[in-house]
Amino acid sequence: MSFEHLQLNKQLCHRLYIASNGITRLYRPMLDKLDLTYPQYIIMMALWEVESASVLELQKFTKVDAGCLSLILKKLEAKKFITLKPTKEDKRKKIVSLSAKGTKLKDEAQSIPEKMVCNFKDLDPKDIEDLTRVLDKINSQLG
Amino acid sequence: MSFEHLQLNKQLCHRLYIASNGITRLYRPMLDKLDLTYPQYIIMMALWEVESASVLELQKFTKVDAGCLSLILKKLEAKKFITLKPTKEDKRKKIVSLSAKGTKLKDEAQSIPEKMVCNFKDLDPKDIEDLTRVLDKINSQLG
DNA sequence: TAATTATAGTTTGTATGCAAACTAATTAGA
DNA sequence: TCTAATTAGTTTGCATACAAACTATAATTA
Repeated sequence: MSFEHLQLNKQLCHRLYIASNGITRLYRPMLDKLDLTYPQYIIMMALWEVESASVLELQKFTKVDAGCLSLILKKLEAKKFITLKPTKEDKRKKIVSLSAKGTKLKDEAQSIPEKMVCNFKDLDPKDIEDLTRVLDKINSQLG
Repeated sequence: MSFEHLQLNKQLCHRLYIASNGITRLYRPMLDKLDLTYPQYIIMMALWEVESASVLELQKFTKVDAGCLSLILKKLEAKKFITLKPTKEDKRKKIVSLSAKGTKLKDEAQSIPEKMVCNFKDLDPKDIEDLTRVLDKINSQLG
């Protein structure tokens, strides 16, 4: 039939949408203990890796939308996990840095990836590899 | 190093999150013409397939969150794409049905899947197959 | 150097996403 | 059959997601 492409079970995008939302939901109980949401966790992971960065650098690294990032940074700052300081060279630019509290949070977060893996025991290494490869292809198209 | 699992480039979930959001963003210009958002489009696709269903059936089929579905249905009803009727057997249950306008919208939507595919020309059939397989595995764990 | 353009971030408005509380109707159970 | 437990769906509150408009500063250029 001519409409078969509109069938929901043919929709890769729907599968992605369900998987992404579902996994974010799985993170919630673990992240609640750290007082982080999943997008906030992404930003913190980025900072745990680079220590400090401008808002724009952070946006490019995490690929989180700029407007959204603004609000997330404001909340992370309110929770004292990060600091935001304008630079002297360029007053438009702001440097996001980890606070001591934010740095410490990394210890508590360390066990999260391992716990997440436990939720997907039936994924074998090839699955992970395939998924990573194809998602990287897709995301490079989206960039 | 002991924190390597927290590196962003190791995070499958982050890749999923970026891909899902990015693809939803790609849909927007096409769906704008139909006066639909992506989640609304999911519901419409489900209805184009089954014609009518209860809210609960729709929720199970699309896996869209129940509370969210309520609001989406309200909006689709306001746009006259669907109707909502309580059943007589069980007054709690409501039947969601396509209106004539909603049925007609399917014609305009027909070209969307094809257009979306054009955005990912470097994905070969094996990529699609792999991605589908692994996402189905993941989603069956999340169910 | 005054006017233009570009850049870094923020704000705003609409639409989810989701947990939790809630309403109304149905079914189970003592 | 009266009450307790379920079930179908809605509402609420908070946190994104995202386009678009906006602010402030810097870089270009006529």
